[in-house]
Amino acid sequence: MTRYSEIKKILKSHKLRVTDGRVDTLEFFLRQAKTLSLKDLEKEFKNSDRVTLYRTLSSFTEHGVLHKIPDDSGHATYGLCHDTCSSEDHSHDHMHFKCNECGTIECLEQNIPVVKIPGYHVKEANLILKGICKTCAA
Amino acid sequence: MTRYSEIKKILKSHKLRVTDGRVDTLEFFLRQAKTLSLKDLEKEFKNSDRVTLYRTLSSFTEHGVLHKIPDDSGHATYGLCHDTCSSEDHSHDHMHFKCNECGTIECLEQNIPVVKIPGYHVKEANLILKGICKTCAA
DNA sequence: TTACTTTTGCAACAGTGTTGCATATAGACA
DNA sequence: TGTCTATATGCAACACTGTTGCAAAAGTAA
Repeated sequence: MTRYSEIKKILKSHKLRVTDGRVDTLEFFLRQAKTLSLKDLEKEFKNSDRVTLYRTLSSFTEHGVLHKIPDDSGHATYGLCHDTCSSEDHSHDHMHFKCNECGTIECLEQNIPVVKIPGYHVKEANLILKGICKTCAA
Repeated sequence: MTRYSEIKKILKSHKLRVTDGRVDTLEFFLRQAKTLSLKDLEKEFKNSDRVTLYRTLSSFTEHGVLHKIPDDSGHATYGLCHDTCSSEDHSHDHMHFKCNECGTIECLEQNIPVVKIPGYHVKEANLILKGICKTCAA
């Protein structure tokens, strides 16, 4: 199976139309194997329109290909979802790590511990750790 | 002790010059007893310049009067620090709660559990819970 | 191929955050 | 209290992200 047909299959399985831009974007995510921001995409695809890339990220997120990582800096970052994600079931309980040196945001395997607070209905939890990542620390 | 002299004392103890704008801003934080954003201040102090309010928040944060709460929406929110905070020692390990209904962000008493990841140097952790707050749930 | 739906590219705008600079003001000291 | 110096303020201006509307282009299904 070629890379292209594989990517096409992913898009279709998430009910997304196969367009050049989407194939390129998804391929980039798969190749980089790390979280990316709109800015990263803009740098990589200089000929593409910013709005199109923005909408690509939105539709990918909506259809469960990517998940949006809440970044305190206000620069949204996106990471690939597990295979099991879809627009219907789109859950992520893992924590994220942001490196202060290289700026990379990584998805960690560890899940966020469940916190209960009397009187509150907790529905969602975002835990972002910061420090020096494995690569930069080495 | 009047409110004003109390506020003045707080500013001075954090090595901040006492100006009308700073007194008003700090008084507002103390009176509201909740986290506030630049927007909230703009609404409250319509005659004040946005930039001045912005810089007031910055200097308060820098000198340990307020702490900046990382909000995923990109709208920075600020909360009063403990009495013990200063520009030198400025640590916050508590978690925050954002209500999906009223939008309020609260500081919780509970501290964030320490997470260790092999190979990583974790220096900071931000945990934001979302759901329905005590007031809205009642 | 045709017809229909979705995506793209472009223009344009809102909001937040941010800096530079001249002026006003606070705090310190004589 | 008056003077001086460092700091804060107000204004203009800009960068950047996110966002929407709309006409043209492209994908998909029959």
